[in-house]
Amino acid sequence: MKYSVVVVDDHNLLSQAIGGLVEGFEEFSVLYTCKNGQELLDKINDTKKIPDIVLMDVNMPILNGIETTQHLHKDFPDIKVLALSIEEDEKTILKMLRAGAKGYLMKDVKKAELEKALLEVMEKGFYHTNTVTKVLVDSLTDTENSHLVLKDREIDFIKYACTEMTYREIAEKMFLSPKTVEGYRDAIFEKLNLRNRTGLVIYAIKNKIFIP
Amino acid sequence: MKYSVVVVDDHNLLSQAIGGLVEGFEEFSVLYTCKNGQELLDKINDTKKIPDIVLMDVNMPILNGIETTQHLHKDFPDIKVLALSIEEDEKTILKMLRAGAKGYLMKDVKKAELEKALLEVMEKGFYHTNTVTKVLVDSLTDTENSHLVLKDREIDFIKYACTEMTYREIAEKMFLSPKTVEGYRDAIFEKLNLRNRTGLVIYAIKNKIFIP
DNA sequence: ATGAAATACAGGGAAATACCCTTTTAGATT
DNA sequence: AATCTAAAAGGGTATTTCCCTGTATTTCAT
Repeated sequence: MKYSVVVVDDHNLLSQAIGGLVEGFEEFSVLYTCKNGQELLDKINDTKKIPDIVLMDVNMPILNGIETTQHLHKDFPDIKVLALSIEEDEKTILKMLRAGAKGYLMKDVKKAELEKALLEVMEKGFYHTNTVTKVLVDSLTDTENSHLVLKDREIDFIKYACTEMTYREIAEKMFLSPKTVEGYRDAIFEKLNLRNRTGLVIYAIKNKIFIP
Repeated sequence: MKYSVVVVDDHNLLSQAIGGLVEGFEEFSVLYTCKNGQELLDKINDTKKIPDIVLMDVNMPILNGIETTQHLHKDFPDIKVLALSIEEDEKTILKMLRAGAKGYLMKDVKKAELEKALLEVMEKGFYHTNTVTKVLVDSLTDTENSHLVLKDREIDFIKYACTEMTYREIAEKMFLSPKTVEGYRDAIFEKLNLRNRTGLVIYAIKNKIFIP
């Protein structure tokens, strides 16, 4: 039995092209394609047709690749996500991986590499190009200039955010203005793809920044 | 060496009377007295005179006994709190115990029982009258009419509250109106003495209602 | 020294939250 | 049938949060 693939991309032309490539692979066949993340989640819930692997664009309208991957990772942990993007900046790559993607390819990927990536994700669980691996390594070492790594002061803030204090009160404790504190919050939300303080608290506890 | 006691009560007459009684006990002496919780916390921080045990009134202005006990329990876990109150309703008793009080006495307590309570709290870690014990047992069994125990539906809500969903979104998931969901929230805040959703998330995780 | 960052702070506005208090609905009790 | 009760829903408001944009000041590398 072939592995089933779903292609999610708002660019019709591209998703069809990719679908075509996938159909040509020995071990894969296209289950269906979607124009954005919401469509994918809906289709999974409606038709119960669950793919083995999703080729996911990152920049899409309505529900983008990062959020979609987060949802999938949570509700369908068995579905592998392989990101396929034009973006190759560090931020996006890390966000996508953090969301649970098993690999990250540039959109100008060659046919052979796409096949190899799909296969390795299914069989080894992940596939990473040198670019991505470098980003991963950098994110650990470049503690200073990496955009996605939390700074000391941000960690301080997060600990306060894990209490019942308002931002005004946190600002007093940190000897900063409330607006600055809100700036920290926004920066962290952006880095970690969070919607609100509740998400931050859960993140902090999961990652042992705050131990309740 | 005698155990040091602090009496916290806004009623001057009463706190002096209690202080007098304590001074008469073999194993205890009064370190100081305070008119409310805030005064106690300030005095501890300013003078660093840390009592072994606090005889705490529940109804006080500025900072009441429940909140004061919560603070103490968190920042000075070694200080024992023995609640001393006229209130004997189930709600108040449970809130006080939940906040970390080691015992709960009515204000018409006899001298001998006060001494016994102080001693047992210091040596066994707790002292509970039959009234309080009954409340505790009821809180486990009377799942229906107990005011301070979380109901199934409230537990459901809490799990949702530990996500990034807004109350509106939670309402959809629970097939309720947003207003009803807010009603659950308010009821829970009241029961658990919480200020906001952040506090609820922390509570839920501490008590394994939600496992991140 | 000079432009490029990171940092601290601010304003404004829409959305969400928290805190009131009242009413409706539906079930159970007597 | 009348009554009581709990759950559900609504109304109003102040505060807080979220998100955006913009501006000095400091720090730092070239």
